[in-house]
Amino acid sequence: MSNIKTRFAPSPTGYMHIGNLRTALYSYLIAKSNGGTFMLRIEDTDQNRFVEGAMDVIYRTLELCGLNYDEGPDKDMGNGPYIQSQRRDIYIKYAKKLVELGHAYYCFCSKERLDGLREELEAKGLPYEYDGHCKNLSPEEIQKKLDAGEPYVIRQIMPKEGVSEYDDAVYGKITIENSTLEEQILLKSDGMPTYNFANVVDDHLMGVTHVVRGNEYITSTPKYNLLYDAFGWERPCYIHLPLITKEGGKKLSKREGDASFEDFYNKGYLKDAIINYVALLGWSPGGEREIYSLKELEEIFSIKGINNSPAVFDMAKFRWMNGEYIKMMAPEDFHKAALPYYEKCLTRKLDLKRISELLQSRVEVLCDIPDYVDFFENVCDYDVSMYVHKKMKTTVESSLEALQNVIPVLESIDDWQEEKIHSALMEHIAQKGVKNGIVLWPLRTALSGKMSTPGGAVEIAYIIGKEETLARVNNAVNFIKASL
RNA sequence: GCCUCCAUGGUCAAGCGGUUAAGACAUCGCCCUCUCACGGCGGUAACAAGGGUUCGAUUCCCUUUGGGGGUACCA
Repeated sequence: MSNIKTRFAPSPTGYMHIGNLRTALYSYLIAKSNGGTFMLRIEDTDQNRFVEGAMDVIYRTLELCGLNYDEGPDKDMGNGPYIQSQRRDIYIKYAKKLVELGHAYYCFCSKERLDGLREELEAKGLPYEYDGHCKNLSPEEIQKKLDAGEPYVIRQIMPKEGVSEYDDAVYGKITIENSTLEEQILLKSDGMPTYNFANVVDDHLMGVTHVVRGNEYITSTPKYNLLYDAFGWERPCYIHLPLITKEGGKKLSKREGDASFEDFYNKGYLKDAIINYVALLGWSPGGEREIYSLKELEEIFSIKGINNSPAVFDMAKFRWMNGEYIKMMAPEDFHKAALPYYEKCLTRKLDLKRISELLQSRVEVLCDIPDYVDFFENVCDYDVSMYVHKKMKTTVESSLEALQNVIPVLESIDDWQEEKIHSALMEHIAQKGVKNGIVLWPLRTALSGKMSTPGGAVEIAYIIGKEETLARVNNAVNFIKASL
């Protein structure tokens, strides 16, 4: 048993961003592949951002994906509470300790003064930086303000010279100039900590050894290290993950429906496919295989395989992978999954099981199903030119003839089964001495009105039934005649 | 602006001083075939640029260019 411990520490935003899911996944996999512990902690220190039901989204998504944590809000292993808003006193205690240690100070500057300062600097074209107004208050002054109940924050003291370095497991050595480190706020005036403080205190107190997070924290990590050092705590191993964008380097956005796990899931992407695709976005096992179950990933994942350059979320490949997972489903499972989509567009009595069989190898995303099967319900308007098929050697005229000739053949079939329809049609084709396509292409077109369909003429005829088949062929004959 | 990270085909990527520079998606062509899809076979397509280091750079270093991130009482 290794003593590696990772954590997923989302702030409850109300949805699971795909980038966050990947962070959770990698954290989980790093722990599991090393026989370590995976923990969930909720970072809800920004009270203005409270979102109803947001925690449930986190719990639900992790559970659905199989990213089971060994420790968390509902699994207290002695390091709780695991929800930061319930840890206020802890942060206050450590913030004050940091002041005593000489690494932080009270700041009584009002929001107004800070805003003024910001404007002033901006007007001069200078970047904002806290001016250290409260840094040199005497102990007496501080006590007086404290006694008077003045609101305050606690800021971290930063070195002004030199550089800070640390090793990142994926980026290697990171060097930051200390002069760029701001004297950031550790404890807000409402008594809540900022992320910058809470994550350090909690990670240490909770025994987190490997910090896995997005690379937006890469430049602020030295500030966290200074905190670890000030307390005399051991610094964790850092694993910063490159960002995921969409084509053109744009951000995945919730608004456009391409950013959240649940959007994809609701559209008919399978959770295993999502996990698999996301795992490979920024990480590579090295070989040629690309389809991996979560269990397999738990075995083979390694930090070494994490890429350090940003990755584009490729919708086309994602769809392909989802299609692979759909093809791997047991037929009955696929059928069950497809049923709700049939209900949206099919009211006729049809052999849905057969439709599922025809569909499974064609569908990439479940939500595309209606587009594939809607013609079973009705034939939409289509153009006569569809009867012209170069490879099948059909023309509008040949199609009209073929359809007219095939009507009696279809009428003569009493037992409306696929094999029967097939043999009757083939026999007819043989008799005529024409190529299959001469008859079958127009028939398929007449029955579907589509360029492509799941199944060919025979399958479609079987599924919609004899009566409907004849009705559609007759309609088609009239339609073609009218167009000539 | 300042700081910082990144850079192999359209996309994901392997590579870690000497390779015909893998593989996958997409794309194109062929085969299979009652359409499409699946499946099979094949094609097009990449080391951002310029300097070094070296017998030899995609690989190491520097510069440029391009892109990302940070610069909040958000995380």
